[in-house]
Parts: sequence; structure tokens; C-alpha cells
Amino acid sequence: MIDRSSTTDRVAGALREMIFAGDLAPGGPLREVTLAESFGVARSTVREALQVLTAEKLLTRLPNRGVTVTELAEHDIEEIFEARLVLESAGVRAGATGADLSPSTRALATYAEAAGGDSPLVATHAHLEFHTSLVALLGNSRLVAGADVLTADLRLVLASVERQRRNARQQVAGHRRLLTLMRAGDEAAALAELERHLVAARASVIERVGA
Amino acid sequence: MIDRSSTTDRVAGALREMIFAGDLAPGGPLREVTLAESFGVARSTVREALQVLTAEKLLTRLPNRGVTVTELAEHDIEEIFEARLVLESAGVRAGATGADLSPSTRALATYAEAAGGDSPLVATHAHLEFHTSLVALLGNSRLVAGADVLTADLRLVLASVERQRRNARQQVAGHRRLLTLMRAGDEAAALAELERHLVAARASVIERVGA
DNA sequence: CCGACAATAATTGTCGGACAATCCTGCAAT
DNA sequence: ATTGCAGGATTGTCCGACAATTATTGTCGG
Repeated sequence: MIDRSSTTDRVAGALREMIFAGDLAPGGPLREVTLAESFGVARSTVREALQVLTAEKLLTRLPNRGVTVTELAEHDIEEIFEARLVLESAGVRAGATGADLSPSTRALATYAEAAGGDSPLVATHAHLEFHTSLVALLGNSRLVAGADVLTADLRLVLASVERQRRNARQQVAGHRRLLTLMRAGDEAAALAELERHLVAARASVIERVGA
Repeated sequence: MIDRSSTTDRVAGALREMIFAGDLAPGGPLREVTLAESFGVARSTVREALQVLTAEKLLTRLPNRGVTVTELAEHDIEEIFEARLVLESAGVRAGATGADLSPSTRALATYAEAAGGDSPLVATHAHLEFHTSLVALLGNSRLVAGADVLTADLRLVLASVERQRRNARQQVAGHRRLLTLMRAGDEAAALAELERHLVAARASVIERVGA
């Protein structure tokens, strides 16, 4: 398939990667002319790309003062995890009451594989993919879209933090336990497991950000 | 407060109102030059406004073919109501377990007042506001944002349907019952009441769209 | 009449430049 | 210390242009 994306999309994509990779200092202003020159495109194209990312909440626009990489406070992190708990709990309920678990099973397999690899970034990515796969168990694209927004927010936080693979092996085991409980139809236990995991993850992220 | 909004925002706002009011035929293309002339602004400004609304999913962009008012099928309506059930159920749980219910109480009061008035549009708006207030009981701005997206989607559907105030009196009574159950801390009954209402509303919307 | 195909028109995507409005900074004056 | 002002930087908006793409029309052979 030949590349059919627009210039705006490619610029937005490049900026998105830079944001998630932590190449752009949070809070630092992104100058339109500077970006236009470095990408070799017109300023109007850069403006469109910036607006796309602003709509995704990755960038924040201050009127007449430019855009900056969105900065999230501890309060935001708590919100993100609470919101994930709401959405993923709904997915787990569906999974514990008959929904097809094979997508989550596959996601866990790739996560387990990535956890054994030596790239914390791809492992984290696979981990987040597993969590969205839980929401996807509901088969509702709008809820998945909402989960994706939360995932992007979370990646924004993680970008400003040194990545370290912490006990990925243990994490995978916990997720496997969650899937087992869902297969057994034990809704209450599955929800408890999910909440335990998210609470621990939140603490871990907040601790790392605070450091 | 003097008006500090940008031209782009005002154009986007005007278009949004036109969409919700049903002034723009769904599926019909919106021509950039036509809009620029009718609003008396430059094409680039129109493009930015269109991109804002595209990011909100109110408009759909077909590459090199322009934007159209997003059309939603019956399947989308079912998704919207299922997603609302997930979010509002979480809010109702919070409400039934100690959250401050006064915002929802106020929202219901304005809805009751609007239901007595003679403008179906403001009554519908107040009704939707009440439902978002349920999600707001969680005190999580991200979940509220998600609920707002769903509300906008729903208003998009309603725009293509003749508005009729159907038994608004009865609706208000049902909502009052929901609040009472939450105050009593009867979580199960409150959730059941919410689900009953949403299922009925979904059926009503689908029936009207199909007609 | 119909389908294939070429010519034409309409529209979007991207570019470059321009300029007013706004914001920021430093400095002078009170 | 606060106010006020000049100057520069940056954004917001406008205009015009043109290539790329899509849609429409016209033509031709069957």
C-alpha cells in the first residue's frame, strides 16, 4: 500500500512520537516557524498538525501564546487511573459473563513476549494494549476510543519518567490470573484483581513522577 | 466579560449550532469557499473550524473530497446508549455510596422546569445535562469529557429527528425516583432504574430515527 | 443506448507572503 | 515599586497561488 496520508497527518504523527518519546520538554513552547523550518513544510501545515494534537489533549494551546506539551499533575494521574478502572471494570464484567476472551488472550501473549525482551518501551506498549483489550471486550468502539484517550494521557505521563521495567514477569502473572478468573466467570474476584493491579500501578507511576 | 474568542472558535461554534439544530443536511458536503464567503472569513479560518468539528466527530473528513455532517446508523445509537450506561452506572454507584447529590438535584430541578416550558429543545438539553451530572458525581473530569462526547453524538442523532416532547412529565418523575434511590443508598435499585430508563430511551430514539 | 475513455471543471491540500493584534521584555519616568 | 511606553517576537487571520485529486462532462466505437 502506497502512502496516502496527508502532510499534516505525517507531521502530527512525527510530533506525537516525539512527545511520547519524551523528546519535547513538557511546558516548553513549540514555535510554529521553527517547526515549519525543521520539517520543511509551510506554517499553515504545522498549525493544522498542532491543532490535531491539541484536540487530542497532548498539546495545550494558550491563546496568542502558542502551544506547549501538556503537563499533568498528580491529580490528573489519579483521574486517569480512576477512569481506567471504570472502563476496564465494565470490560472485565463482560469478559466474566461470556464475552469472547481470545483478543485479550492474544494481547497477553504478546505482552508476555515483550516482557521477556529488552525494550521497556515496547513492553509498556504491549501492557497498555492488553488493558485496552479489556475494554474492547464490550465490543463498543466508543468506549475503546475513550480508553485510547486515557492511554495517550498515560503515555504522556510516562514520557517524562525514566522507563524501567519493574518486575514485568510478575505483572504478566497477575494479568494471567485476571484472565483465568474471567474465564471461570468469577466476576467479583476478577474485578478485585483488576482494581488491585490498577491501584498498584497508580502508586508506582505517582512515585516515579514524584522522584 | 468581553469576547476573547478567536474567529475560528466562533465559526466552529456557529457550525456546531447549525449541526445540532439540523440546519445542515447529514451527508451533504460542506464546501470551504462557500462557508468562507457566507461567514465572511478566509478559507484557512474555515478549514481550522472544520478540523475542530472533525476532531469532535461531528463532521467526517473524506480525503480530497471534503467534510460532511457525520451520519450515525442504528448500530452507533446502540453503542452510544451502552457507553452511557457504563459511565452513568459508575456515577450512580458513587451517588448511592455517599457522593454529594446536590449537583444532580439542581440539574433535575432545571429539567423539571424546562419540561413544563414549551421548548422541546431546551427540555432535551436539560435532560441530557441531568445525565451528565450523574457522571459528574464521580468528580472525574476525564469521564465527564467522555460523557460529553457521547452527548454530542446523541444530539447529532436527535438533530435529524423531529423533536417532540414525549411524556416529559413522566420522565422527570422517573429521574426523581432515581435520585431518591441514590439518596437511600440502594445501589442495586438505582442501577436498575437507570438501565430501565436508558433502554427505553434508546428504543424511543431508534424508533423515531427509523420512522 | 451503453460502456470506455479523454477532456474539462471543481475542490481540496499545501505553499508563501503579508499584516494587525497580542504578548513579552527591558527601560525610562514618576 | 509601580506605571507607562517602545520595540521585538509570535500568533491569528487574510489573501493569492498552484499542484494533486476527484467529479463531471463530452466523445467515440460498438
